[in-house]
Formats: sequence, structure tokens, C-alpha cells
Amino acid sequence: MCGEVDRPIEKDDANTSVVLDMSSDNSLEEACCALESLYDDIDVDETVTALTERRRDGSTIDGQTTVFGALANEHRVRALEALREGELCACELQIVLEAPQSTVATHLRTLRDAGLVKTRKKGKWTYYRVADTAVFDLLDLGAAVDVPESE
Amino acid sequence: MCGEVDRPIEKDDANTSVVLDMSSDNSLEEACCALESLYDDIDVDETVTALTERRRDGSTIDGQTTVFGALANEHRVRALEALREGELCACELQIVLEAPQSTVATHLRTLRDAGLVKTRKKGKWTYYRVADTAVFDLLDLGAAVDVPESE
DNA sequence: ATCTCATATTGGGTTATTCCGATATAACGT
DNA sequence: ACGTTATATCGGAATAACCCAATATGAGAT
Repeated sequence: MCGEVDRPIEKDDANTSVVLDMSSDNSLEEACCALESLYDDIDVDETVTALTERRRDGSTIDGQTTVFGALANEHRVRALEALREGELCACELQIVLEAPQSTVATHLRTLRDAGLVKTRKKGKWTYYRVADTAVFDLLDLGAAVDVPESE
Repeated sequence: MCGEVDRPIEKDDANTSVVLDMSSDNSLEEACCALESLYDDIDVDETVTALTERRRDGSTIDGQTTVFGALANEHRVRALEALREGELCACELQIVLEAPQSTVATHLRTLRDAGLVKTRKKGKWTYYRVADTAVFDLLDLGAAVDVPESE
């Protein structure tokens, strides 16, 4: 009863970052079955198209996942929190993080690659500062989310 | 030349989420060497204590990393973006995400565990909505960060 | 009760992250 | 030049995250 659906494939090539191969599975078909019974008198194709348009530009999403990925680590969040009161050099951050030098250096690299911190070199020392105060807003919003316990 | 340092160990037990064993490496010693030469007339112990106090409460950081971890995935960001215009049921999100049913269900579980979405059951269908509009602020801030290219 | 369908969970193979010792680089002092 | 010191990068083992087919659960419908 759940037949063919005109797939709205690639109206724009913006979503190239999606690396999923839809040609050999039946995910869309299955989902459309559910759709058909969800609303009784609808044009399924039209609904699918509307849902498709809820997708955002792929490059934006790439940036978002890079940023959130950089924030998804205790050491890195701790480092950023320490930078609230101003810049610190790598050796100071090493004390804050209580971790070996190479570990700290790697985390700082990740933060820099994500655009969250910027560096300033002075002689042998490298000073790290938050790239933008928006980073603190991110940290605050992340801390404000009420994460349900257990699981 | 870089000798012993009074470690300000565990003045409060709040940082119990740090699972690092400092007893068998020399990270602190190394970092303090750098500190000594960074400022020429300082009380190193005092400086270490000050840096130690830049640390935040561990439970807060746990929540932050859980939230950011949930946001650090293309499928999940895409799902949240789709929910900007209102709630959707799982089968609709399946169409948006172009992924198999079990994959979508798992991602939605992750978002729920992080407190980013809430669910409403109506018969056989489960409707997902964003738990708080602050989630959109998070997404927007994450998208606004200027991620340097290459690497 | 039984069947169907929407969604959730499980198992496990694949890939990505994390950690950290070892080594490399780069800037200062002598 | 050389040694020293602060930081960065490499290698690879341990750990976590991801994807998805198969299976389980739970709410109608018959």
C-alpha cells in the first residue's frame, strides 16, 4: 500500500556534506508509510518536499559541528572557563588542566582550529585568549541546559 | 632548579569528575618551571593556587560536555534545525535526516538525554520538540563562530 | 487475542577521539 | 655555535562514537 514516492533529490548541491547513500535502502519508503497514515488526506510528495526544505545549508552545519565538537570535552571546556578572566599562556593552562604538556597542547590546537581561541606569541611563550566573547555565551547557554539525570 | 611545589590538592571535593592521576607524572613540575621564568619575582605556590581557582565546578562541566557532545553531530544539528518551525514526529524527522529509522531513533535519544528535546506521545506517534528556545540560541552562536579553513 | 505499524533498543563492525611518551621546532641565553 | 626551555607534533594503543540490520516494545485496529 505504501508505493513509490517522487524523491525530491538534489534540488541544490549544497547538501554535499551528507555522506549517506540513499539509493540502496528503504528508509524513505518506510517513513512515508508512516506519513500517509499520520494525515489521512494529504499529498505525500508535497509533504516530503516541505520536510526537505527544513534542511539547512551543509556548510553551516559543518561549522556548527566543528565548534560543538571542540566544546564537547571536559579539558577544553575547563580551559575556556579559565580564560574568562583573561589570557593565559600554555604553561598556565597546563596547571589549570592538570594534564601532561602534550595533552594540553593538543586540546589547545583543537580549540584554535574551531576558531574558539586565538594565540599571541611573545618570545618562548604562547598566550591563549578567547576569540570572541560569544564563546562565553555559548558556555553559559550550555551550562544552563537542564540535563535529565539517570538515563 | 625547579623544585618542589606545595600542591593545592583537593581543597574541595567538587572536582571529583577529573579522572586524571597526577601522582605518577611530572606535569605540574614542568609547568611550574615555565611559570618561574615567566614572572621573575613571584611566589609560585601562590600563582598555582590562583590558577587552581580558575577551575569550575565539575558537575557544571559535565552538563556542558553532555550538551555540546549532543550538538557535535551533523544529523543531530540537522534535526534541531528542522524543529525550529515546530514539532515533528519521528517519521518526519526520518525524512529530514535521510537516514535509517534506527539511526534516527538513536540520535533523537541522544538529544533527549542531553535535555535538548522533549517528547509527546500521541497514539503510535512520538512528537519531538525543542526543550527550550535557548537551544536555538546555542545553534545560532555555534553557527556564528568563524571557523578558520584549511588546517 | 492477534495483526499491523511507529518507534525504541540491541549487537557488533567501523571509524573517530583521546591520551600521553617520545621527538621535533623555535626562541632565548651564554 | 651550543645548551636550555616552551610549545608543537607524531605514533599508536585505549576508548568512545557512529551506523544500521535485526529484534523488541507498545499502541491501535480487526
